[in-house]
Amino acid sequence: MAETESKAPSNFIREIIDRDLETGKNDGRVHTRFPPEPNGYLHIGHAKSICLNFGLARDYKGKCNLRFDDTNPMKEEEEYVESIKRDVNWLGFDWEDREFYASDYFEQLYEWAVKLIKDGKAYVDDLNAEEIREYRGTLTEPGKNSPHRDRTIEENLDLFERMRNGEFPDGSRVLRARIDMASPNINMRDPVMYRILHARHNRTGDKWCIYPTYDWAHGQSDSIEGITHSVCTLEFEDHRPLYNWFVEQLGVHHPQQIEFARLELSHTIMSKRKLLKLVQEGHVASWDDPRMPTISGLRRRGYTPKSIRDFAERIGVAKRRDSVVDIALLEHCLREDLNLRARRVMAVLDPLKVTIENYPEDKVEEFEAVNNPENEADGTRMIPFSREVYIERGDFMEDPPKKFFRLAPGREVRLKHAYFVTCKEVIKDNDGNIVELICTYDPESRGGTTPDKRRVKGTLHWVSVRHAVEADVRLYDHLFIKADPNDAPEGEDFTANVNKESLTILSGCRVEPGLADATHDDLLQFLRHGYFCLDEKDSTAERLVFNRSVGLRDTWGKMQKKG
RNA sequence: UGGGGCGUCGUCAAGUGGUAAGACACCAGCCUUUGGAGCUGGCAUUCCCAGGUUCGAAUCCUGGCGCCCCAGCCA
Repeated sequence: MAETESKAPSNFIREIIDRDLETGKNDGRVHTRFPPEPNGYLHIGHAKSICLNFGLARDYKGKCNLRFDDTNPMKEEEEYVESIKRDVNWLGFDWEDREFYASDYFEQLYEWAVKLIKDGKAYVDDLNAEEIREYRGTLTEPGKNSPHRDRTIEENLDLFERMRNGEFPDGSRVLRARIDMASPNINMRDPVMYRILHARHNRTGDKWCIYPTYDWAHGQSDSIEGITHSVCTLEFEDHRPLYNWFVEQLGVHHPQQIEFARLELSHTIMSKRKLLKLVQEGHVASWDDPRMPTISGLRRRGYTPKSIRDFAERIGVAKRRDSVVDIALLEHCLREDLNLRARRVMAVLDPLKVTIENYPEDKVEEFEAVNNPENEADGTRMIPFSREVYIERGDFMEDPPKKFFRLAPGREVRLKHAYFVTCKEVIKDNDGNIVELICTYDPESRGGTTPDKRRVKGTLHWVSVRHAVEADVRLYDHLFIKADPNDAPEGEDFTANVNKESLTILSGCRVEPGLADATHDDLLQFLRHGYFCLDEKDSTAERLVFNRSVGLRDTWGKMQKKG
């Protein structure tokens, strides 16, 4: 059973499926679906659902459909279906030929609605939205029957057909299921099945002016597609009795709805409405801003599909509602993947010139550098060295504290892959700013080791002044300053917690020459800094732009913070 | 106050009556031509609380407490 090569951990949904398989339910089939509404971009929370549904299908040798829940023409756009397809694909999942739309089933849904009317289980109501709300009752009081609840079947049939034919204005009538206005479950108090909406649908055009609601469309779409396990989020738990009621009244295939807790991540938000607000108010540049938790934002940031799938697996699936996953786990998954695969390169983000006074003026040497110590197969490359190099400004201190292992006056360090150098002199401008360091090198240390085996505490990355390529680098940090962005001061909302320093733009950075022809697909580690990728939108041949996907673990930085 | 859920380490999360997995985070040490990676060790005598059943309970029973969701012609 289920050779789960991914070794996905057990969870309550898998237990349900295991049990169903044992009892022979659904003829041993497992068929799931990912049902996004094409009204926005996908985010990491959707990724959890995608990995869950497609992962279940994969592990149980079943199938997973991609179905667009396009029942509300007022909100949905073609642009979103394209981005959703791209994102699901990018994450590594394939729905093969099973790309479906709830709108494909509008005719069938209509016929089924007619059947319910004929069975006395649905009726046309003339109450308006406000009246329906009043009649619905409250959480503690039962509702009242609509005065139109007991119309004859003939009248209902006639009215419903005329609704379809466009004889009535928007909002004037609805078709409702005839269940129980006194039900303690509000969803069962004669829920609306169809509303009149004279709106053009991006797939059915003007064919329809009545559109099914979620409750009426979703379960039946599942049924039509032969879905066995309809996995959705917790807020639909209360809808399950209704989901079941419809398929039972119709006597059609009955998928099982199972609810799990949606993903919440610390230091960010998942609500489409709030993400939209971030874009509209300019807190971020766009939906695919690398700080956004959208799939497109993560992609642009440099996240790999593999790291996201790994993350989705590690967080598990459960019903605890208020669970918030620490964003550090997502970052860990990325580092773990990139550590194994990223090419190591040298990039100096804040350059400080170093002149090696005893190195010949015009000499240029090339050193062989390992591309990835984690994977020998990635080979080596040659990097040029000369008398003038840039090092990181932060790698030098005139008056270093105790545990500072880097360069300081009189101190010797190693330039990675090259030579040991010793700081001889500090040159400052009139304002006292350090503008250059004069060092000497030890010719014996070529390659980074000396015959006398002497050791140095620090190893610095560097780049040859005359060979370096200039670049812009964007450093990203958490979008919100607080783990819970909604924890805002009185009278303010989550935008008050936006991290003003979530983006730092560095220009005049210097990177090794080989990076001139990097592409967005290159997985890079800037030595001692972190993992970076070329920005797919803004980088050009004239001006390279790199995004920091995630920093390296920084124990030195941590020590400094602690003082 | 109606209905539906959930409460196990700082954070996710296994556990399904036999004596608290794992991961992230954190701490300590080793190692290191990335203060990266890797390695080693530490990290819930206790599972929301209180009773009860049992030789034995996070798991069963009873009663509390806390948190979340539902009153769209959104999904």
